[in-house]
Amino acid sequence: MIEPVTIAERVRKGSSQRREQEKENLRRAIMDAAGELLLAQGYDGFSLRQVAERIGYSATTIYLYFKDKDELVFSLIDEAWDRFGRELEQAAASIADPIAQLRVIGRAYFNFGLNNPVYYQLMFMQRSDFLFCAKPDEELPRIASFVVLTNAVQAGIEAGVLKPGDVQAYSLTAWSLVHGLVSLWISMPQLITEGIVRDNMDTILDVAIGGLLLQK
Amino acid sequence: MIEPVTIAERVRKGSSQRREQEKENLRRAIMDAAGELLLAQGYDGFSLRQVAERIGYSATTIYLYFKDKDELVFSLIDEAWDRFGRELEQAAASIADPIAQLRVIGRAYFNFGLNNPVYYQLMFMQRSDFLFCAKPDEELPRIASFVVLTNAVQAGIEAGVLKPGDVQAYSLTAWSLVHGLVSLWISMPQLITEGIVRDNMDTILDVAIGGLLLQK
DNA sequence: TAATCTACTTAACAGTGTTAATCAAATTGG
DNA sequence: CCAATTTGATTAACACTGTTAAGTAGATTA
Repeated sequence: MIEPVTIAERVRKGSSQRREQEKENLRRAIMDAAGELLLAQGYDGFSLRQVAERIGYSATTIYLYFKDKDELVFSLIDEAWDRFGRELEQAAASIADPIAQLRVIGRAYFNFGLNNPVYYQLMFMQRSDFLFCAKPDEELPRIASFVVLTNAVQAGIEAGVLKPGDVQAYSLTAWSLVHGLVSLWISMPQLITEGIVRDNMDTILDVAIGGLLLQK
Repeated sequence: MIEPVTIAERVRKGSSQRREQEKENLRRAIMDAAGELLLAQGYDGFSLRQVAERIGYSATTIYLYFKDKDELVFSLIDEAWDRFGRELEQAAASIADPIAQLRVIGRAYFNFGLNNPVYYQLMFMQRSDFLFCAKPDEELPRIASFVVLTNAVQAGIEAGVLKPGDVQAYSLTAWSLVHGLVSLWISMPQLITEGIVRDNMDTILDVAIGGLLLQK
């Protein structure tokens, strides 16, 4: 690598880095403001003009940092997917027994939904089209988070504690069980209160795991 | 009741009825156009101006027949709830055995979702706030459709084929199971295809009913 | 110092839901 | 039969939205 030699070159490089950094900062500020607004107003009452006003810039400035509104929202959802994936992996790593693992994964899933209703709604109910947008870099696709689940089911079958069968189908069944309750709470919190969700969480997991358990 | 005697009175009454009828017709035409547009464009790409254009009226005319956009959409959802309720009742009435009844109700639920994805989405995922709007007349609340489910569960417990327990909790569990799969399909049809839903329908019902079944 | 480039702004377009003012035609009362 | 009024619809307008194009200070470069 060639080092800058003259002072002028060094200054130029420093200034370029500084500008790069400031650009990154503003991008971050836009996302933070957008995130706050999203949580406060919800996805519908969420406008670029409001985001801009919140950080003291004109609305069109956002277009210098994001292609359009979708790209901004998608960046936020992407971060939520990262958190989601980490929490699921963390839960799975906390215990070895397949059945216990399915339980903690399920609980982690419930907790993510309960703690991030707005993002859950975007990820799984409203903007799941985002799942199928290619990521800019060659990272794993978002949906890879579910490998945690299929792995646990697979391990359970191999250990002989789950009925042999289609791993994908079993995982889908388990997924739809937990998703059903979480999404019902998000859609109609007045009818399905958070308390009801918490009370029924374990029942759902019982039914899910019990339904898949090897019948003696 | 006093009959109109003079010709003038009779004409007046007839004309009044005619105008009433025409008003009803236009209201119906608005709803039909709105329904078609809803199915074609989805809830997001659905505007009053487009509805108006489709029936050859100015956009503001709609406000003479509906308080606002929500009331128009709600009227459509209301009709969907009617169809939903009828289909569930019809299914439940087709068979007496509680377990078999739970099965046919579940299947009817799946079929409604598969046949009416746009309305299902509005009813259970996007505009479920509508559930809690008072109906104009003193009819039963929309949610009454679920009595069909709780009745079947109740009957199952009384017949001794389901584990005794909280009827509401059991019904909720069953509901979230079927809702989970249907709503996943609606949110991400590319990942959860209709075929997958049809293939897993019975598995889900097995797990749901099996999980609630009296353990011997 | 002059030219260029960068970050940002204002102006504008096409669209939305919605309200107020208007207008013609039908209905009514004398 | 004519005047007053009500009815059903319209156009104009407001305040929003996402988005694009043109313009503008200020830093950077040659």
